[in-house]
Amino acid sequence: MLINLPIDFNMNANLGYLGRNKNECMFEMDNGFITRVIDTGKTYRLVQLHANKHNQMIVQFIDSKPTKETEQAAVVRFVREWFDLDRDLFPFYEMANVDPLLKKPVQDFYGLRVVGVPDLFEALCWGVLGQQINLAFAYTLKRRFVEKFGTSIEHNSKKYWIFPTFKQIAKLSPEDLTDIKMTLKKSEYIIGIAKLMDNGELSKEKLLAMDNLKDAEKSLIKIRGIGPWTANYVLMRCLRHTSAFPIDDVGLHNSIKFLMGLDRKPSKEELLELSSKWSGWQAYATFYLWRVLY
DNA sequence: GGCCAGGAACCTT
DNA sequence: AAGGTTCATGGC
Repeated sequence: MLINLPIDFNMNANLGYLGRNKNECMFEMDNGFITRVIDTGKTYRLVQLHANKHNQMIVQFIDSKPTKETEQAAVVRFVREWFDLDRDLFPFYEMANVDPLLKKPVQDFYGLRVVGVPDLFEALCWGVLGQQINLAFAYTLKRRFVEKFGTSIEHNSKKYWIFPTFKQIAKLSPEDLTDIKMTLKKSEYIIGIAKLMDNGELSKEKLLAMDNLKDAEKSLIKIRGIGPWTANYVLMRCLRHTSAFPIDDVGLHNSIKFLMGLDRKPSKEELLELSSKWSGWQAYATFYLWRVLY
């Protein structure tokens, strides 16, 4: 399958983001090829993708199973969503090119998209896992969680993991998670979220139906374990609100500190002032600023 | 070895 | 509503 990429899409910029941590367990990267499992709705299929020289993404099933058209369509949909291919970034670049803080990052990483986490449960778990610990440890926790509770597809004696489903996790008790060294609180949060999704109170469809960002944010923050940071992180990476803004993010603070040569992190007032021109594109601004450090 | 990490809940004022 | 404390492990 071929997907025509936007003219301002740069595969290497996106690969750079995806390859930033060697401990990533949800996909494999090798020489520009990404291999991962994609949920087609009814089946899990092992897929490999890479970009060719004609600005196209080539998507191939590599598990040698018969493929239905519905699966092809689902995979293409996933890839489009994963890399935010249907977004017109012209207004963002127009704004960022004259923004003192964003100017250099958008030059250095031009063509980068907000790489998504299309699965809501995965996005929420990744958000909760990442709270108040360093990113390297967060990746370790995610790997342990996935390898203990997820399933996998084997290919060439390698395992390609499928993120644990909320249905599986909803059945667990917090103690089941403590031996992977995640805190009891986080275990409670993740199981609580899984239960809300399992009983249908929380779903991607419901959140997407709230066209107002603030409504979706409020409904997420009501959930135990989800605060302003996690809510906006998920709105940014899963629900794809370009104006979601995890303003409390330490990585964002450190990036700004670095770019401005400060000897301290920016204050809340400074953050609001610096981001005042980013309206509508806070998520993209944040993502590019993260790339400066990670 | 000590500081701090892609925060949030929970407890005091 | 604000402000301080606790969670808790591990990277650097």
